[in-house]
Amino acid sequence: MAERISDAEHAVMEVLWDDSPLTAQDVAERVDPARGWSAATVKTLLGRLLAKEAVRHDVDGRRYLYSPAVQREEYVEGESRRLIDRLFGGRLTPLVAHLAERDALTEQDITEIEALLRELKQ
Amino acid sequence: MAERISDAEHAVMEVLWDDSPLTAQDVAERVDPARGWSAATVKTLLGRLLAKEAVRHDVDGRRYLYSPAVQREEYVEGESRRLIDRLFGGRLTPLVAHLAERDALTEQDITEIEALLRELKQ
DNA sequence: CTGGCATGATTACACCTGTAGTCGATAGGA
DNA sequence: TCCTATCGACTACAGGTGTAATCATGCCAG
Repeated sequence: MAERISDAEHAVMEVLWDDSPLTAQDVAERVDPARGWSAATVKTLLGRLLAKEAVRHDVDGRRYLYSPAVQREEYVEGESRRLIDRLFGGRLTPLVAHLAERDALTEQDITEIEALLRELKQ
Repeated sequence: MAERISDAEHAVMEVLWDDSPLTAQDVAERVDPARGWSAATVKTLLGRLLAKEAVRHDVDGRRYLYSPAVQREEYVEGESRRLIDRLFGGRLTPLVAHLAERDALTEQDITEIEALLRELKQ
């Protein structure tokens, strides 16, 4: 469980998180075209994700219908935690401070986050 | 320039960001003991970081004194951006929301971030 | 002066990753 | 019934990564 999902594999997961179950061909058609992948590449990635138990497949005749076996939430949580632990000593505040300094926060971002935090305090 | 710094290499960079210049041996002694690395491993990583031009070395007799060639700020910026782009469509708010939902924010975090945002608005 | 030790360079090697081609089976059309 | 298009499985292969041993060289102690 929970073997690390690589970057290329992640692109496949995004397709399945968006809609599933899908055949390998469906996935190949929907995956980010910027990748420029052949259908064979997508099949390989699906195979690896199966081996990692990050997706499952239901048999439909002689093909598979793939679905995510890990939730996006779960993946996002892991990746976020990893980054924040590695770079910010596990604290979110320095990340926000960092982005703020780099002008990476718009006025709207700030307002949204403030509203969010206000809700949290109740 | 700016070839990707791997995870193991990052552990070495942290040592140099904390204090530099250092000899290879110094680095080996200070690197996170949890890694359990032999001195040889640290030397390999320093060599690779040199090749990537992420560190530079000044010659000191027959040894090197290593220093970072990329700033921590720069690295942190790149990694943060990468994550936020990949997982949150480039926006910070969903990240904060996400962590909030997962109870990953303490009362103190919230207070600190609020104070930070208040300052930003001025 | 000489031998051993420290140091960077070179080499090693298995596993992961990105990218894709080939193979064997099979379902569906002619 | 038989051929072919399709599908997953298997194979391929170069480059990156984690982890480390070995090699060559030059400095210092004896």
